[in-house]
Amino acid sequence: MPDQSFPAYRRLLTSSEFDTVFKDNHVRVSSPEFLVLAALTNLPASRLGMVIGKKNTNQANDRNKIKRAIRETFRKNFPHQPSVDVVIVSRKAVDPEFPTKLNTILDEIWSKLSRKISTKVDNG
RNA sequence: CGAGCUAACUAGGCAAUCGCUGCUGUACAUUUUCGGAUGUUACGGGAGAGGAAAGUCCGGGCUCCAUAGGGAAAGGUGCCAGGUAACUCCUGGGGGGCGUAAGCCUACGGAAAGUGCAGCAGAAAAUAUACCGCCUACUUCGGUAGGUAAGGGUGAAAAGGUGCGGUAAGAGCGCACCGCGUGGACGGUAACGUGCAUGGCAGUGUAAACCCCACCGGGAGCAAGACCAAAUAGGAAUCCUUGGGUGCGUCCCGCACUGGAUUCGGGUAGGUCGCUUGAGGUUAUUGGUGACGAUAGCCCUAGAUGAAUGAUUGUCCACGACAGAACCCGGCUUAUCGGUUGGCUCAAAUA
Repeated sequence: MPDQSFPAYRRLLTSSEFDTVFKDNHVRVSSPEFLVLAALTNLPASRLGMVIGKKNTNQANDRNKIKRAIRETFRKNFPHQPSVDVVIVSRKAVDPEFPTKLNTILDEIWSKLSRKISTKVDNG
């Protein structure tokens, strides 16, 4: 069983940290619901940052639902190593009304991302 | 029991596991001016969204800026009295409207200061005027002249309304009641009400159109603002050095370049505070019709900042709506699946 806790050192905290991921990302995964950018780091654990725009999700309540789903699936399933900084951006097709569907989408995205990262690491 | 009005309350429950953010206890580590402080640490304990947290529409606290005093403008408010920190809010009362009623709605100052606007219809929308009609006189029997504003027609609205008298037909021409104006009386703090006298009667509506009157009225907002502070630019002071330092060079000479240290100041990234004890809740007594106030006791109930308050599973039921704090309060408005309780009205039934 992996460590499922999610303290502050596993999150992106400042806007400069977000900017580096947007600038120097090595791996991308995209779907109609989300866009994921990842940058390799030398930290002890992978870190997550979320961008849930008001443009696509109008109500604060719905934004909270999306964030919670992302956070839960990330902390439960995403590996610490190889460590990466991840930024996930929500898109228009995201629908917080069906939480189980949202969770399966996110699980697929995370497994796809970790596969891509491991091939990237193997190739150097 | 049915239909309805109204005032409140509530906002899925329980269990297990995995998480998040403050607070707190112990241990540990670091640091120390030995008071303590700090923490990517460990293990405990306890707390963790709303009735609207929303819209940001009003009002206030708080903060900074501006400001001698006064006036004006923009803007706002608009029956009266009270409540309040304050209000466009609330309470009580008055007028008007709706409803059988409980009750609900009401932007409810001024159109006898001025300006603007009012489509169509209609003869005419206010300086007046007369299409049909009614009446009188004349008549060549087609009408003509005059009187009239009752009736018809148009319109949201036609110079008070209804009835009786009156008249050639009519008309406040006269009278009664209602409405309106004026005067004084009584009741009420007042808005206003009641009744009396008097005038035959001013004149359409619109002031969430301009306007007039009365009252209120500086601006920006917690990304307010205060503090700490790597970096970096250009500075200030003090001390040291002008026989110095740095570079080239093995060294000298020589050539090129130009200070150094400390402190202050500055303020970016970042951090800390502001940040939750408050016009606070709650209980009792008490003043008040009430909003609300007074006194005493008790309680402390989110404080995040890339932004927590959740996820999964099981189970029960009425199968869970609208929706997420962001400096804090008081309101208003809007959204909302349901459930519970109190009071009242109408109808029916029983007695």
